Amino acid sequence: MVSRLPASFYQRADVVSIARELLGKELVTCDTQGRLTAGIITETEAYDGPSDRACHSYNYRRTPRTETMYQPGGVAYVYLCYGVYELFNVVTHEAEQPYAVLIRGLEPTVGIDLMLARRKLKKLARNLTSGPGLLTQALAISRAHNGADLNGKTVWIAEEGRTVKKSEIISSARIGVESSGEPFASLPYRFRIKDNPWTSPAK
DNA sequence: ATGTCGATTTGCT
DNA sequence: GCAAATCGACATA
Repeated sequence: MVSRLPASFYQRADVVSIARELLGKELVTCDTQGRLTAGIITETEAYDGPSDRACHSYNYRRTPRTETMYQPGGVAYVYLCYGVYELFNVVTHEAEQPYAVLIRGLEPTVGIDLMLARRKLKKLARNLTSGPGLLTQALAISRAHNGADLNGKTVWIAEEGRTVKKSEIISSARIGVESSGEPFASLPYRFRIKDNPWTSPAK
Protein backbone atom coordinates (compact mmCIF):
# COMPACT_ATOMS: atom_id res chain seq x y z
CA MET A 1 0.00 0.00 0.00
CA VAL A 2 2.81 2.40 0.82
CA SER A 3 6.09 1.72 -0.98
CA ARG A 4 5.75 2.41 -4.68
CA LEU A 5 7.57 0.54 -7.39
CA PRO A 6 10.45 2.71 -8.65
CA ALA A 7 10.60 4.12 -12.18
CA SER A 8 13.45 1.70 -12.88
CA PHE A 9 10.99 -1.18 -12.55
CA TYR A 10 8.88 0.15 -15.42
CA GLN A 11 11.61 1.47 -17.65
CA ARG A 12 13.17 -1.89 -18.44
CA ALA A 13 12.99 -3.14 -22.02
CA ASP A 14 11.24 -6.47 -21.48
CA VAL A 15 7.51 -5.78 -21.24
CA VAL A 16 6.73 -9.49 -20.89
CA SER A 17 8.86 -9.80 -17.76
CA ILE A 18 7.21 -6.72 -16.32
CA ALA A 19 3.75 -8.16 -17.03
CA ARG A 20 4.70 -11.31 -15.11
CA GLU A 21 6.28 -9.42 -12.24
CA LEU A 22 3.24 -7.18 -11.77
CA LEU A 23 1.25 -10.20 -10.58
CA GLY A 24 0.92 -10.00 -6.79
CA LYS A 25 1.63 -6.25 -6.66
CA GLU A 26 -1.03 -3.90 -5.32
CA LEU A 27 -2.75 -1.30 -7.49
CA VAL A 28 -3.95 1.68 -5.42
CA THR A 29 -6.01 4.78 -6.18
CA CYS A 30 -6.83 7.83 -4.09
CA ASP A 31 -9.86 9.81 -5.28
CA THR A 32 -10.48 13.55 -5.05
CA GLN A 33 -11.97 13.09 -1.59
CA GLY A 34 -8.88 11.24 -0.39
CA ARG A 35 -10.56 7.84 -0.29
CA LEU A 36 -8.33 4.85 -0.93
CA THR A 37 -9.21 1.74 -2.90
CA ALA A 38 -6.83 -1.05 -3.87
CA GLY A 39 -6.42 -4.62 -5.02
CA ILE A 40 -3.79 -7.25 -5.71
CA ILE A 41 -3.05 -7.65 -9.41
CA THR A 42 -4.14 -11.15 -10.48
CA GLU A 43 -4.13 -10.92 -14.26
CA THR A 44 -2.13 -8.96 -16.86
CA GLU A 45 -1.41 -8.87 -20.57
CA ALA A 46 1.75 -7.68 -22.30
CA TYR A 47 1.56 -5.52 -25.44
CA ASP A 48 4.87 -5.77 -27.19
CA GLY A 49 5.10 -2.39 -28.90
CA PRO A 50 5.77 -1.67 -32.58
CA SER A 51 6.34 -5.33 -33.50
CA ASP A 52 3.04 -6.51 -31.98
CA ARG A 53 0.09 -6.20 -34.30
CA ALA A 54 -2.34 -6.46 -31.38
CA CYS A 55 -0.77 -3.37 -29.80
CA HIS A 56 -2.16 0.12 -30.42
CA SER A 57 1.37 1.33 -31.16
CA TYR A 58 1.97 -1.36 -33.80
CA ASN A 59 4.39 -0.10 -36.43
CA TYR A 60 4.89 3.04 -34.31
CA ARG A 61 1.35 4.21 -34.94
CA ARG A 62 1.03 7.59 -33.29
CA THR A 63 -2.34 9.23 -32.62
CA PRO A 64 -3.73 11.44 -29.85
CA ARG A 65 -4.80 8.26 -28.11
CA THR A 66 -1.51 6.36 -28.32
CA GLU A 67 0.67 9.37 -27.54
CA THR A 68 0.78 8.36 -23.87
CA MET A 69 2.49 5.08 -24.73
CA TYR A 70 5.51 7.04 -26.00
CA GLN A 71 6.18 8.53 -22.59
CA PRO A 72 8.88 7.04 -20.34
CA GLY A 73 7.81 3.91 -18.44
CA GLY A 74 5.98 4.47 -15.19
CA VAL A 75 2.85 6.34 -16.29
CA ALA A 76 -0.74 5.19 -16.78
CA TYR A 77 -2.22 4.65 -20.24
CA VAL A 78 -6.02 4.76 -19.97
CA TYR A 79 -8.14 4.54 -23.09
CA LEU A 80 -11.77 4.07 -24.04
CA CYS A 81 -12.67 0.63 -25.38
CA TYR A 82 -15.78 -0.01 -27.50
CA GLY A 83 -16.82 3.54 -26.69
CA VAL A 84 -17.90 2.30 -23.28
CA TYR A 85 -15.19 1.05 -20.94
CA GLU A 86 -11.96 2.62 -19.77
CA LEU A 87 -9.00 0.23 -19.69
CA PHE A 88 -5.95 0.76 -17.50
CA ASN A 89 -2.42 0.02 -18.69
CA VAL A 90 1.06 0.56 -17.32
CA VAL A 91 3.47 2.16 -19.79
CA THR A 92 6.90 0.51 -19.87
CA HIS A 93 10.33 0.92 -21.50
CA GLU A 94 12.05 4.24 -22.15
CA ALA A 95 10.67 7.39 -23.81
CA GLU A 96 9.65 6.92 -27.47
CA GLN A 97 9.44 3.15 -26.97
CA PRO A 98 5.66 2.45 -26.84
CA TYR A 99 5.10 -0.67 -24.75
CA ALA A 100 2.39 -1.36 -22.15
CA VAL A 101 0.87 -3.90 -19.78
CA LEU A 102 -2.93 -4.16 -19.51
CA ILE A 103 -4.23 -4.86 -16.01
CA ARG A 104 -7.12 -7.32 -16.36
CA GLY A 105 -7.95 -8.47 -12.83
CA LEU A 106 -7.65 -7.50 -9.16
CA GLU A 107 -8.31 -9.17 -5.82
CA PRO A 108 -9.92 -6.41 -3.71
CA THR A 109 -8.02 -5.40 -0.57
CA VAL A 110 -8.81 -1.82 0.47
CA GLY A 111 -12.04 0.19 0.36
CA ILE A 112 -14.26 -2.70 -0.64
CA ASP A 113 -17.48 -0.95 0.39
CA LEU A 114 -16.61 2.05 -1.74
CA MET A 115 -15.80 -0.20 -4.69
CA LEU A 116 -19.12 -1.98 -4.30
CA ALA A 117 -20.90 1.38 -4.33
CA ARG A 118 -19.06 2.52 -7.46
CA ARG A 119 -19.97 -0.72 -9.22
CA LYS A 120 -23.53 -0.60 -7.84
CA LEU A 121 -23.20 -4.10 -6.44
CA LYS A 122 -24.67 -5.54 -3.25
CA LYS A 123 -22.17 -8.19 -2.36
CA LEU A 124 -18.56 -9.06 -2.90
CA ALA A 125 -18.16 -11.19 -6.01
CA ARG A 126 -15.80 -11.73 -8.89
CA ASN A 127 -17.49 -9.14 -11.05
CA LEU A 128 -16.38 -6.40 -8.67
CA THR A 129 -12.84 -6.20 -10.04
CA SER A 130 -12.18 -9.19 -12.31
CA GLY A 131 -12.18 -7.76 -15.81
CA PRO A 132 -10.29 -4.80 -17.33
CA GLY A 133 -13.39 -2.63 -17.69
CA LEU A 134 -14.63 -3.51 -14.20
CA LEU A 135 -11.58 -2.80 -12.08
CA THR A 136 -11.33 0.73 -13.49
CA GLN A 137 -14.89 1.40 -12.32
CA ALA A 138 -14.17 -0.03 -8.87
CA LEU A 139 -11.02 2.07 -8.45
CA ALA A 140 -12.59 5.14 -10.15
CA ILE A 141 -9.93 5.18 -12.87
CA SER A 142 -10.86 7.16 -15.97
CA ARG A 143 -9.20 8.89 -18.89
CA ALA A 144 -8.48 11.72 -16.46
CA HIS A 145 -5.70 9.40 -15.25
CA ASN A 146 -4.22 9.01 -18.72
CA GLY A 147 -0.55 9.96 -18.50
CA ALA A 148 -0.61 10.04 -14.70
CA ASP A 149 2.71 9.33 -13.01
CA LEU A 150 2.56 6.01 -11.16
CA ASN A 151 4.76 7.58 -8.54
CA GLY A 152 2.20 10.30 -7.90
CA LYS A 153 -0.69 10.70 -5.50
CA THR A 154 -3.77 9.58 -7.40
CA VAL A 155 -2.75 6.16 -8.70
CA TRP A 156 0.24 3.94 -7.96
CA ILE A 157 1.43 0.37 -7.66
CA ALA A 158 2.80 -0.81 -4.33
CA GLU A 159 5.58 -3.33 -3.92
CA GLU A 160 3.94 -5.12 -1.02
CA GLY A 161 1.19 -7.40 -2.05
CA ARG A 162 1.73 -11.06 -2.39
CA THR A 163 4.71 -13.15 -3.39
CA VAL A 164 3.96 -15.05 -6.56
CA LYS A 165 6.27 -17.91 -7.48
CA LYS A 166 7.05 -18.62 -11.11
CA SER A 167 5.30 -21.95 -10.76
CA GLU A 168 2.12 -20.08 -9.82
CA ILE A 169 1.99 -18.08 -13.05
CA ILE A 170 -0.23 -19.34 -15.85
CA SER A 171 0.44 -17.99 -19.33
CA SER A 172 -1.99 -18.15 -22.24
CA ALA A 173 -3.14 -16.26 -25.32
CA ARG A 174 -4.51 -12.75 -24.90
CA ILE A 175 -8.21 -11.97 -24.99
CA GLY A 176 -9.98 -10.27 -27.87
CA VAL A 177 -7.03 -10.06 -30.25
CA GLU A 178 -8.03 -12.80 -32.70
CA SER A 179 -8.35 -10.32 -35.53
CA SER A 180 -4.67 -9.41 -35.25
CA GLY A 181 -3.86 -12.69 -36.98
CA GLU A 182 -1.05 -15.11 -36.29
CA PRO A 183 1.34 -15.29 -34.63
CA PHE A 184 0.09 -12.33 -32.57
CA ALA A 185 -3.25 -13.84 -31.59
CA SER A 186 -1.53 -16.88 -30.06
CA LEU A 187 1.38 -15.27 -28.26
CA PRO A 188 1.35 -16.41 -24.58
CA TYR A 189 1.26 -12.88 -23.23
CA ARG A 190 -1.66 -13.22 -20.81
CA PHE A 191 -0.61 -14.00 -17.25
CA ARG A 192 -2.69 -15.10 -14.29
CA ILE A 193 -2.07 -16.23 -10.73
CA LYS A 194 -2.84 -19.94 -10.62
CA ASP A 195 -6.04 -20.91 -8.81
CA ASN A 196 -6.86 -17.31 -7.97
CA PRO A 197 -10.61 -16.72 -8.39
CA TRP A 198 -10.15 -13.00 -9.03
CA THR A 199 -9.32 -13.33 -12.71
CA SER A 200 -11.45 -12.15 -15.60
CA PRO A 201 -14.31 -14.37 -16.74
CA ALA A 202 -13.52 -14.14 -20.46
CA LYS A 203 -11.92 -17.23 -21.83
C1' DA B 1 -18.84 12.67 -44.76
C1' DT B 2 -19.86 7.98 -44.00
C1' DG B 3 -19.13 3.11 -42.66
C1' DT B 4 -16.60 -0.59 -40.14
C1' DC B 5 -14.35 -2.48 -36.31
C1' DG B 6 -12.38 -2.89 -31.73
C1' DA B 7 -7.28 -5.03 -25.62
C1' DT B 8 -15.64 -5.23 -23.03
C1' DT B 9 -19.63 -5.92 -20.32
C1' DT B 10 -24.49 -6.29 -19.72
C1' DG B 11 -29.15 -7.70 -20.28
C1' DC B 12 -32.48 -10.09 -22.73
C1' DT B 13 -33.96 -14.18 -25.67
C1' DG C 1 -26.02 -17.27 -26.98
C1' DC C 2 -26.25 -12.68 -29.01
C1' DA C 3 -26.99 -7.80 -29.67
C1' DA C 4 -26.52 -3.20 -27.84
C1' DA C 5 -23.90 0.71 -26.12
C1' DT C 6 -21.14 4.29 -28.75
C1' DC C 7 -15.78 6.73 -28.98
C1' DG C 8 -11.42 6.68 -31.58
C1' DA C 9 -8.99 5.20 -35.50
C1' DC C 10 -8.93 3.83 -40.17
C1' DA C 11 -10.50 3.10 -45.01
C1' DT C 12 -12.91 4.78 -48.71
C1' DA C 13 -15.33 8.95 -51.30
